[in-house]
Amino acid sequence: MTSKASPRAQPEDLDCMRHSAAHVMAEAVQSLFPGARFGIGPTIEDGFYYDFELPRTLTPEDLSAIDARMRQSIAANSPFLREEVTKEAARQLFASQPYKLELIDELPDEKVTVYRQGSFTDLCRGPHVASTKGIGPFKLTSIAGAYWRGDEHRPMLQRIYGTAFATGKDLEEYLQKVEEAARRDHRRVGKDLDLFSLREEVGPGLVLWHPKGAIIRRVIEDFWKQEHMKRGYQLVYSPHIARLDLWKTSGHWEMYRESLYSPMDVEGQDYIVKPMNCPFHIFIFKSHLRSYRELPIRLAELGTVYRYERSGTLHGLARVRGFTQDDAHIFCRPDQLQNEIVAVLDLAKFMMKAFGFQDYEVLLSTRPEKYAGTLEIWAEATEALQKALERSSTPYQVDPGEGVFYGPKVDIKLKDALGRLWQGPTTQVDFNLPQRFDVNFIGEDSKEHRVVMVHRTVLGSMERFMATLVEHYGGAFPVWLAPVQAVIIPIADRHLDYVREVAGRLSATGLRVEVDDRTERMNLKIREAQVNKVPYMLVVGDKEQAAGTVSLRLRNNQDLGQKMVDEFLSMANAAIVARS
RNA sequence: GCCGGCGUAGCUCAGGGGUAGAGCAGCGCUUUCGUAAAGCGCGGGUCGGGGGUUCGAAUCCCUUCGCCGGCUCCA
Repeated sequence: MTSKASPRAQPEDLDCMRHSAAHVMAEAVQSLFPGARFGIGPTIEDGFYYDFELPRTLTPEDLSAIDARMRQSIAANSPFLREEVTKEAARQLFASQPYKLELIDELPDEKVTVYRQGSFTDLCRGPHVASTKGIGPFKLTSIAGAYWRGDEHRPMLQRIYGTAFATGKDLEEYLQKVEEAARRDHRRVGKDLDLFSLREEVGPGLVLWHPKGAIIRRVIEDFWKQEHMKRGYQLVYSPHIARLDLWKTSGHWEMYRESLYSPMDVEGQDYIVKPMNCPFHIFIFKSHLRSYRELPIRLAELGTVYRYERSGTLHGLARVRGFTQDDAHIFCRPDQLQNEIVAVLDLAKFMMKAFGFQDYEVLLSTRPEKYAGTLEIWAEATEALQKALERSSTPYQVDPGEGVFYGPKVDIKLKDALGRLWQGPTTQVDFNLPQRFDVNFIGEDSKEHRVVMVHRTVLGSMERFMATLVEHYGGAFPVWLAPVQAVIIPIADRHLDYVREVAGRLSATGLRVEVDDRTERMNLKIREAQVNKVPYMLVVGDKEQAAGTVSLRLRNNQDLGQKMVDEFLSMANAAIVARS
């Protein structure tokens, strides 16, 4: 597997080295905190961590002490020694380490391996680097609480995160990538570009969309609606509150009560704010008898829902308590399911491409332990999803047991410009609601048949999708989405009349244009347009006014020189049509 | 929700038991300018809220709300 000729570190070598770094970190913690108890210390995508139970909580200063102690160990160049021992011997070795004892009990073989380096011994499968000098440049990055074995009912340990690389250059590159991600953070960009805000006075997880953010959202929504109409969806609207009984029928009151807001009393009846749109679409479907000839019926809505999310889970626009789903429900016959899924996948891919996402991962989640419906119906639907994925030649992975209780699903995760994954389109087959609400159609045999229902979103929610887009583009939206597409910058006040005339011509075609008519210097105006990531800057002075042109500057610093107004317009329109 | 950190002007942040500062933004005046920040001046904060300790609290303690990093959760 490992090629001897290759000078480059293999990924598995990196992993092994990071794992060794975790051990060295544990050794440092042990020497600084003699009473420490040890959890686990695995490698993760960008580094490693180790969980500890310590007599006191760690401070950032501890991190530098641990770091210093680690450097000593590495300089000492102690070998990593592997030893195979019986479980019984291991139990004695780790007699004062309850977490290790728990791990030992769960290991299948009678023999277990331990690794020693310096003064530290750990239960570990390995492998490790030969000696501590094999550990490359590292950095301890953060301290956090983490439940033992990820179980919130078990003790919370202190976790130290770190990362290590083969070379200092790799480490530096990684740290720069982290910085770049921070620069693109949608919470920061959203503030800088005046797109949205969240305020304590309003409430956590409740979003205020500012005019510029609202423009982007409107462009997305208009595009979304057009595309859905083209593809045979019908747009509907539904109320924001409904009788509690509705949610008892749907099962949400029972299954997801934790996520629902408390009922309010309206003339003696309990109502709740909606956590989902599906029951409403079901009633639209059920508003009259449906013939098999009418199916499939596809009802779509940008539906705003409210769900209680635990306070620690909220995150900018990516995790909120009130959000607008780009929701749709497809009611179809079982024999139509596969085609419908193919169409949904096609729409999802179309949307992803439109918004500049080239790469994505597709996951098929199958039947979990607790499920509604019968085994046969699950098998049938899972097969329909599978066949649809194959027919649309979509490479996918199976995520066994990760389906929702009411049906299997296909999730698409988007890869953004920095290679990070975001939850994207999702398609779920539902066996539960058609039964609970008795959703039927009249078949060719003039008998009632149960409908097959598909829930799907292609963007997720407007809020989360906005967060994804902001970080993907780093705020430099393509022209069709940019809240301000062009800023016209007069060099002196005497150019204002001409500038306004140009602005009028441009906005008449629908271009979003602003005139920067402040009594400021052109340099400042250019700088601000640049900072605001406006795609086109049109500088206008004596020359332009005389020639009836504008001087075009792009946000990538390119100066394209003078253009006739029409010439600029067709350029801008071409970019908009191409959604670039 | 849990562990830890942090809340000082619109924003970014300094200060820290004796009564609050900077830069940017804002406002006013001057400047009318050729591709990333003109100059001068002015205004602005119950130091997140509540309670306590103290002669005195932005500063120390408690509590509460919010944010951040994780964990857990995410129909």
